[in-house]
Amino acid sequence: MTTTKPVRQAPTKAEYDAFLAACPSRQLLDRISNKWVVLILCALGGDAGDGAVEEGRLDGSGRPGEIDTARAMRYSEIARLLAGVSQKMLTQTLRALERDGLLTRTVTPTVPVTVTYALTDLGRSLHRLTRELRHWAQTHMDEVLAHRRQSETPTT
Amino acid sequence: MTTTKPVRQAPTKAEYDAFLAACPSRQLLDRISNKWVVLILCALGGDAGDGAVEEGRLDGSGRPGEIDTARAMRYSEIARLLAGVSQKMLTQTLRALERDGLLTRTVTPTVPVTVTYALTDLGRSLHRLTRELRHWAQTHMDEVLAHRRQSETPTT
DNA sequence: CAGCATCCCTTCTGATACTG
DNA sequence: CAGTATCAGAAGGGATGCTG
Repeated sequence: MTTTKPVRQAPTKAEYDAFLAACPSRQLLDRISNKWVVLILCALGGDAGDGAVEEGRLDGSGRPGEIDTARAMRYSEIARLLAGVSQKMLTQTLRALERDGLLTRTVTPTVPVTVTYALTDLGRSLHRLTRELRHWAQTHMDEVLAHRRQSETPTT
Repeated sequence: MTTTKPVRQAPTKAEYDAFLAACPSRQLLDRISNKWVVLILCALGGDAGDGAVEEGRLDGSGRPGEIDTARAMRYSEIARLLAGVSQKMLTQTLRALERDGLLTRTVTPTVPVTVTYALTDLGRSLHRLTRELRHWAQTHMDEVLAHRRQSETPTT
């Protein structure tokens, strides 16, 4: 396996600041702050299956290899898992993520061509966050719904 | 018909699944997966200042009270910090977050009216993720840029 | 199967002008 | 100061038809 160790030598300074409009990290934040990006990362990260995110896995310091069920998925698999995604958006988002180095696209010249997508190390590092993001949404859904309900009642 | 219904009486109830198009958590994920939402949460969470997110704070288990510099901010403060945001988007996003119970809006009837925004507990819980999201974007910016560059070169 | 191309509608987003 | 209201362009997103 490719054991790519992040070669950080000077993590001290803040080269990028997403608060600044012109900063490239602002654009990157815009790209990863996307419904489909989050779900695709979750899919390739192995958060699929029953759909729910296990509580125990979220502490991050579990058994490595178990939490990272990062498997390659075919295009149609992803499309099936991400209910409601259009072919256009899926392809578009996958290509963007490929360009940014978050996932790899592998074409196997079988009879009907087979295309698989898999997370890179970079993608896996982001997947830890997207998984939690999805988990947060599912966990706090009730609280949000309750607050919305009581907000829409301005009756004195 | 609707046959696949995961009604398994699991101990940890998986009521919501963002992979499903009709699930409310999908909409919630869509809302929080937003550039401005992330930045507003970061702003109110106290990630401002020099702009950089400290490395040491990210483990999450630091000294509480220090990492949560969640302070109330005025409208103009937020607008100034989030460079490039239009007042329309800012107001719109703030109201949405208020409805969802992620932040509070306080109007003080001073001479020129003063409006302050502050995170709720719910908002703070999400802020932990948005902070890491922003941090990820700023930290991995170089890797992404490098990969983009080599992607746009077919390298025969 | 895994796309790409096209049409078309909706939403987002920024800019401008105007109040309490 | 902290909005609201409106306009117009840009981007998001879906539906359909067509390839290798």
